[in-house]
Amino acid sequence: MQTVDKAVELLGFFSEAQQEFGLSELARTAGFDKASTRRLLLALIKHDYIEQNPATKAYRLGPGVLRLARVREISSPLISITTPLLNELVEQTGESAHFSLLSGERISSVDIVESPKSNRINFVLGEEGPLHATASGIVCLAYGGDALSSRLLRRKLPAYTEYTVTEKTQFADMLHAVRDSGHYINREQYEYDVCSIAAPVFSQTAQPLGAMAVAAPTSRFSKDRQKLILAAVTQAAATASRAMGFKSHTGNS
Amino acid sequence: MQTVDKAVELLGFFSEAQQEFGLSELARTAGFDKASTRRLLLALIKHDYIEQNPATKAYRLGPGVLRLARVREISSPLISITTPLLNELVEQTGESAHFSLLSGERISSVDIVESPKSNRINFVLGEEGPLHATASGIVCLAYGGDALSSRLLRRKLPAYTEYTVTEKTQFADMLHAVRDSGHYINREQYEYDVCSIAAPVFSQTAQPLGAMAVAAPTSRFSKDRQKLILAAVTQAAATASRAMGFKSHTGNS
DNA sequence: TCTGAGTGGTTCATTATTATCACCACCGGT
DNA sequence: ACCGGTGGTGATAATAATGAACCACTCAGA
Repeated sequence: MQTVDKAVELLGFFSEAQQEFGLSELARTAGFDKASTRRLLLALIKHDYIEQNPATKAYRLGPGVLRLARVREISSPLISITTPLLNELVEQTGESAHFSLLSGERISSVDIVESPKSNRINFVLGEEGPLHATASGIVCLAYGGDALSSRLLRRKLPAYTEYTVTEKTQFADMLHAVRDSGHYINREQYEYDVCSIAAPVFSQTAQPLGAMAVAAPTSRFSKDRQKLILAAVTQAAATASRAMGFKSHTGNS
Repeated sequence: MQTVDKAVELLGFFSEAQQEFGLSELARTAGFDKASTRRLLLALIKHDYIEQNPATKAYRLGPGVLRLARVREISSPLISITTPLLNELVEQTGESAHFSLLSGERISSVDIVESPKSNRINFVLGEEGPLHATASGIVCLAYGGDALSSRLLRRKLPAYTEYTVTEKTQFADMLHAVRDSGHYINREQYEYDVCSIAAPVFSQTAQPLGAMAVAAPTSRFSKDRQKLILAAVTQAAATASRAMGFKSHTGNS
């Protein structure tokens, strides 16, 4: 079903940052032929998962996706659980908080609550990030099983800043440390002046669904504040996991 | 792209009423081969639009759909507009209100606010209904263009109650009346003891996106209450259309 | 314990599909 | 007029999907 693969892959390119694509533009970013891309889009349009702006001829996500999300959210609530937890995190820490979903070999933010401070970290909803350079990605990777991490480590890890960990044995040690501590502290490994602390959120099946994280500018990332943020984030993530139906086997009965 | 068609068609079967499908069950309802169905599902699973319950082996919508809906809702808000309007409708009328999306030749509810009364009409989120027997469907059909209505009228229209309009010329007259009045009043044409009033919601491109509707038991559907409900529904739908960026050409400049 | 009917899942030869390239019409600047 | 960029289209070569038959398993009933 490579054809289906390609079609749903197209959906993945749309994000808050880029909500519309021209035909050629989308074909280029996806690496598909223009004619094929159009046929794929037509199939998606037929079911309202994509719609075309009749003025600009650009393609964007269609209203059909709303129905799917509503049904999913009823069958297993996620956003309705994370949003209040994120609000609480922002209140406790004063920093922007977000929940990201592990999706294949990428991670994408689906729920964001921003800090009221004027100097804050801003996230882009729906934007995908690399697993190996974000705090959320690293905690997912640590609990995501050998298959996922070894698949990722097979390729050369790109460095985004001078602090990005790309060396494989160092990376493996890091994942061990995450599994021991249950969290990860990212200090400017993806973007300069952005530090964040993430903790994993597990599903009923004990697989990492995603991660909750709080991000702060380096100037507000003192030892004391790290301690505060860490405590808040790990507690919020644990609460979320519990709400998802995850039963911890290490916790007190 | 019949393959993509089939894959996304599978997504359409999931609703609040049926959130999970076994493999054989889904293949049967879709009319596909079991092997093909599984391959399609695997492609969707790869991108987290479907996930498999590891205990029961049943398939359900995956977390990936949440991301899509969030991005869509940012690029053009819909649910966040309809929900407060529906709340207002319930407050004004005391009856259940819902917003449904026109999707192909079916209509499906994506936003529901239920009446506080114990005897109320209950809707199933994400459930698809026929265009020709529901108030929401009929108003969409009236404004959906000749192509849509003639395609639908080509087939024999199934009757759900003795009041369902299935005769083609009568149906055409009905659509004309809707276009004149801007609404439709359904009296037990889909389900006995359920009456509803719907008004269309238009997009920027003046196409019917869907409809807002209020539904009541026949016992609470007096002439006076119809008048009250009608006024509230048409106003709410007009407000929604305006929020979608629709510019009415019949209204006051 | 045997049987049958139902699961979910897999395989591979047959078959129908899709990819690709070249093309068209159009638009906005040179 | 031209160029480089759109969006969109169609025929054929190359590729992918299909589905009957199959396996392993579970459950219910005799």
